[in-house]
Amino acid sequence: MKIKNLPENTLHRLVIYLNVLESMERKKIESISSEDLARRCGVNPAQLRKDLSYVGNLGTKGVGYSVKSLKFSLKKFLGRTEEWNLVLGGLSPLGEFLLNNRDIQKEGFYFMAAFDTREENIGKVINGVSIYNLDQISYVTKAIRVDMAIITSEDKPEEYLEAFLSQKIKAILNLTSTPLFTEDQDIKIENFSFPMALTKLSFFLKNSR
Amino acid sequence: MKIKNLPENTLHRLVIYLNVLESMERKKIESISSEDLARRCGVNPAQLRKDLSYVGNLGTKGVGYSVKSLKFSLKKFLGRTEEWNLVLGGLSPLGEFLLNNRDIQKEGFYFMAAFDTREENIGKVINGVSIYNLDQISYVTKAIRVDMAIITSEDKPEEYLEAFLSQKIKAILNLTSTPLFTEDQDIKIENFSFPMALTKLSFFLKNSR
DNA sequence: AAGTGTGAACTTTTTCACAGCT
DNA sequence: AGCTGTGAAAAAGTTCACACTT
Repeated sequence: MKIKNLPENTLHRLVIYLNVLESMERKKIESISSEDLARRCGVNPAQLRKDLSYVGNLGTKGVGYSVKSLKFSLKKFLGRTEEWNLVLGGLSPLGEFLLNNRDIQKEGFYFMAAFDTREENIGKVINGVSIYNLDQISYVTKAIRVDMAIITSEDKPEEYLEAFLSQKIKAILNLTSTPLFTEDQDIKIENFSFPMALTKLSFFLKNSR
Repeated sequence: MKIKNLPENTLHRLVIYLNVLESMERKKIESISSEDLARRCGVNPAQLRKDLSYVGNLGTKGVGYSVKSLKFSLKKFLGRTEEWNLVLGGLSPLGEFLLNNRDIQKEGFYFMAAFDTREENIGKVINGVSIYNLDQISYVTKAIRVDMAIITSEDKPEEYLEAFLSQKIKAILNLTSTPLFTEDQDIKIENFSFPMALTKLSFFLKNSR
């Protein structure tokens, strides 16, 4: 049980464990051993136990883990018992899809506002979320707490990033095809795009024939 | 210059380098040093050079790298000079979004068919792609080459996975909230979901206050 | 008897530092 | 003179193996 900084790969795996446990709970599985859960998560059982030891002493020796309570411990540890306020950067097709998507809200992530730079989009309301001009961002951040931003504008992703960082938003999910980085260790940027994910698969296929 | 198995993190970074180079090319930057590119990619310059050494001798000592030719070498190495045939598993909102999305095709990934299990969806055509019943998959794989599958059905993701594996599809992008795994080393599964990505951010925020 | 939690051993990855090419 | 490519050193991450608890 440590409070030190978690390796990035451990964080990644903890998120996987949480989601696999949620799927097991839906299947009414009540308890599980590290061996069994590890197999379902594609990892070594010792690795799973070591990862969980960052979170706490969660199991019972000689018995295993309760699915429900392990899931709750992970959820708490990962900050997922709280609710988080999001803003969207860029009313792209993907951005519009996300605003209309219920799954993200269901998990406790709420879009509070969206930003765009094209005059014709400003003032629109999509699924209850208003679209503002990016220059007006400070008015929005004055009025509401913003925890995270999702950038989906393929056009000028850096411009959105700058605007969000200027408002002291510290967590960014960048879904454009241009990966974004910052030196600042106080800020976390996650980069993902569909073509990037598919590229890992194309490399795999190319090398397995 | 090795042909050995590439570490997963190196693959991840190579994909980032490729995308950052493409963005630099759009900005008309013609050449770059490892130090400069590394900073734009959030890595150590030695790491960047070591990563690139898996691909080949790509730079010029005392000078640096040509953006255009480094980009091309990476593209080739990652299998992105080829075209790849996709199928979709599950006509979910995200699935429908992907079928309608031009960006994925533009990168050389082509949807050839989509599958669903709900009778009312079978026979529909979305953006030129026909929806088939999942039980009929073998007819489709007999007629066309399928390289990769994208699973977006939150309902029974495992069912789609099984069907795709039974058809010897070796590369899967799973976009549902249930991570999927297989023992089989011949098969590569990439797992991603928006809530999982946001969870990494929520952990970061929870621990930075 | 069974399965967790964890130091210790091992493996892999990252960073350093410099020889060598342009 | 400057920057790459890479062995060697350092750091980090993974797996083993077993003491310990139920």
